[in-house]
Amino acid sequence: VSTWTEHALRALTGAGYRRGGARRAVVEALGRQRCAATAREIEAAVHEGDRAVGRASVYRILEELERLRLVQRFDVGQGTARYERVDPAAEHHHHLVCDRCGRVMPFADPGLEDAIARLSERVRFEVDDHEVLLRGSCRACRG
Amino acid sequence: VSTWTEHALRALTGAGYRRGGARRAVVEALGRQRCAATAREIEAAVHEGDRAVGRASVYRILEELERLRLVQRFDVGQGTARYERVDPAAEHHHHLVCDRCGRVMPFADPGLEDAIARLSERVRFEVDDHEVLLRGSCRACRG
DNA sequence: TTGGGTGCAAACTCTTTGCATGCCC
DNA sequence: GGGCATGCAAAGAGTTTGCACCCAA
Repeated sequence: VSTWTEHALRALTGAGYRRGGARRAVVEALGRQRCAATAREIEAAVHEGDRAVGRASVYRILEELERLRLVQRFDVGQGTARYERVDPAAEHHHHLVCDRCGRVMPFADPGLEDAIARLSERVRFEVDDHEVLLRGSCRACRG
Repeated sequence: VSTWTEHALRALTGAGYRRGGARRAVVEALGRQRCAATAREIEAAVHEGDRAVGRASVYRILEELERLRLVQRFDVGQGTARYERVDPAAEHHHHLVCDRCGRVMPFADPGLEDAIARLSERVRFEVDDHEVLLRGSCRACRG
């Protein structure tokens, strides 16, 4: 059980949500994910446990979690959204996407974050969040 | 008629594609777009001219253009892909997305590009391309 | 007891594919 | 004339919505 799982369950309770079994199961599945997962992958992960959760509930719960900023949703361009927990303690990161095999990998870079922070100050726009995607070929695919 | 339009039509010919009316119409519509547009918006833009182009053709043509790197496809998270011409002469840019009204605006930042270039060298991954998305609220929505 | 939580199925949207026809070369 | 190009319609995939039932508080 990761810290995020507890954190998220607490935040949900704090936000006035009741604790249904489906919600708990989805939160726990997200807590176990290594990197950005699709809704279907999360659904499958939930089903690996004893509990079965309807697909619609998975989407609804992910939407709530996103609104509470417990989860970040983003798209790597294959037409399928991906979801990833926002761990308040852990390092903020972005993603590398292999255009050949579709694999998604995380990376972190302080220099990049600095550049974005400076940029966010200058722009005539209130920046709440950002995403960076690097596309290319992973080691395995490059051979 | 923008330079990109001519460039793209030339590149298509060079790549061995025949010049159909639909393809030309889509390329010209893209040449007139200010910023990233959805397939539907591009279809609508084409239909504003005299020529009507089937929806499937719009998608097929956009796919070809993307493969030839004449167009970049990306997603700002509303589940709908957006397409934008890749102008070899013009400045490389990224996007600001207003989470309230959905507006997409371009920006360019050399500092950010530098950080990404340095990062791309360091990472164990062959980086061909990158995308940066800043999310937040635009001036109009912030009121 | 009451209203949010959940599952199922249907609806919706965006995108892709199959196939017959048309047109460029 | 041959084969890519195109349009139409249908199929697919992902996601959302409607609605009835259930359960936590």
